Amino acid sequence: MLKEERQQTILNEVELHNRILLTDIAEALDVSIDTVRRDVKELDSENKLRKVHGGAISLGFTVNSTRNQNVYRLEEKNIIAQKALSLLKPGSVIFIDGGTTCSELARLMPHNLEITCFTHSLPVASELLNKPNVNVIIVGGQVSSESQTTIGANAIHNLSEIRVDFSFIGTGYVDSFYGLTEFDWDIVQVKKAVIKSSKKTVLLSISEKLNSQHRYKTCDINAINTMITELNPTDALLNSFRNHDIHIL
Amino acid sequence: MLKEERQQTILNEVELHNRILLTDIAEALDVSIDTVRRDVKELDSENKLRKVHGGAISLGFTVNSTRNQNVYRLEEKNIIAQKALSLLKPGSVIFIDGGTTCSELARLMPHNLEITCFTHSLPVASELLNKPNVNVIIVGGQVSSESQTTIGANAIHNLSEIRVDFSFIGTGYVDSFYGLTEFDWDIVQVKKAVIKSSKKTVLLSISEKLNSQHRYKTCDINAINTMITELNPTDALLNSFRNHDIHIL
DNA sequence: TAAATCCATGCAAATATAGGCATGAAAATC
DNA sequence: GATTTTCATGCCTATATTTGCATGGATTTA
Repeated sequence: MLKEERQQTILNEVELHNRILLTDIAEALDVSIDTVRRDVKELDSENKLRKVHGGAISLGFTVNSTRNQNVYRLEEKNIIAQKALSLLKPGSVIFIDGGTTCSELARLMPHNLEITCFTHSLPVASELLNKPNVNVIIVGGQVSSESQTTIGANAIHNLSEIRVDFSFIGTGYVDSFYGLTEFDWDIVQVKKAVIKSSKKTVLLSISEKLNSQHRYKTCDINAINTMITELNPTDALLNSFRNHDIHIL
Repeated sequence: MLKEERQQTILNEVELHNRILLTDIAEALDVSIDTVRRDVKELDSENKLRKVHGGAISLGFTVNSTRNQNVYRLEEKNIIAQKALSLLKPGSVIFIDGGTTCSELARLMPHNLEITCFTHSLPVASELLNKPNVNVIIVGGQVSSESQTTIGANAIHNLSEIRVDFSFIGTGYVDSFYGLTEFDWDIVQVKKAVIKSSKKTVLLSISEKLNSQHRYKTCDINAINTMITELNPTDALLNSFRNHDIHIL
């Protein structure tokens, strides 16, 4: 039996059954396991099937799992979250916004830090529930499926009744001239309420968002007390923010 | 059976049912629990599912939480949730309690049913966020890490300002004489508030909980309008509940 | 807090793999 | 046509992987 012929048979079997065992093929074609292994290895490198331990499976067989949970720019967001943590003291009362950067902050929150934390983000609340010493309070309201945060009149009203030491907020876009801007009107309203309820507002933003703007404005850049990016505070990218009265971390 | 094949099967099961038990998979695939555990662990590290104590859950349907989720008596809870769905009509305004049975109800909610749903449970809210036609409103308040629901004075006050057509509640214990009882005092207070805010109250409970009681009382059995278990309504176990004015489903 | 359940770890047996080497057949070269 | 080269193949061995089981520790549930 020719090599080509054999490999074609293997491919057919894989297509037919979605999977094969090397031992089965070896027996069926009356060749050694080693030969089949070499064939399959070759077919794998030609991307005609996928070799696995003990056999091979059809390429089309693997069903893609629902969602790729990869967080965009996780490294940068991790650095930002680390920096933000340095602002926290035991007993602080803080607010944490939605978004992946803020979720990262929640995820990295130390287990032994006793603080009270308001949030309107479900993912943030979930992360914080793992921290025994964090008192988590969710701001009630209508839940936006897109952002997984509560929004709307009720959420804004609830926010109006609190006052926290620090709020850690994210933003869609930030520019030293245009300030913080968003794509979504409802989100802007909530962020405004958050800033109004905070003694100090800390902006967490990856450098990628610097010098960009969009339709709806959350606040002027002056409304921010501290700005945290993954960059070194002396980085040239931050020059335009230095005129303002902002602490850059 | 190939390892890859097995893992693919596990993934398919998780996608299909959103939750699986390690023991079920082990039995179905005729391999040891250890093997399934190793597979699930591997799939978890590949971010294809999330491993939880005793089983695994789909990624898409959970908030970003490492907290374990209970998969105990899932079959029964599934049946109960199915029955509960039959009570819903388009336009209904309902409340869904915390607990795995209620989460199951949220998970099974049809995508095309337009309803407004209040909840104080984070997992329930997360499940409902996947349903484009469900308007989700979270009752704000302090979050109990144990139950993953909001509790306390603020939550109770927020509940006092709403009135829903149906509330679907779970309970720790239920007995035809002692009524609904709980282990936890705070939970009882919230459930009381929920019942007060509902035109009709529907109890979801697996039969295992029937004829059991605990320290704190939520309400008399008469306060319940409809009771749903996984049993056939004519089952003898339900006899003691028949004297009361309860619709047994 | 106690009982039940689940999990991580190490171990051993079975199986799979990679790479070296020998053999024989086909192909290329002289 | 004889010799050399190339290649496919099978066999062997050391190594790696997979899997079930036992154990002690961790977690969950009541």
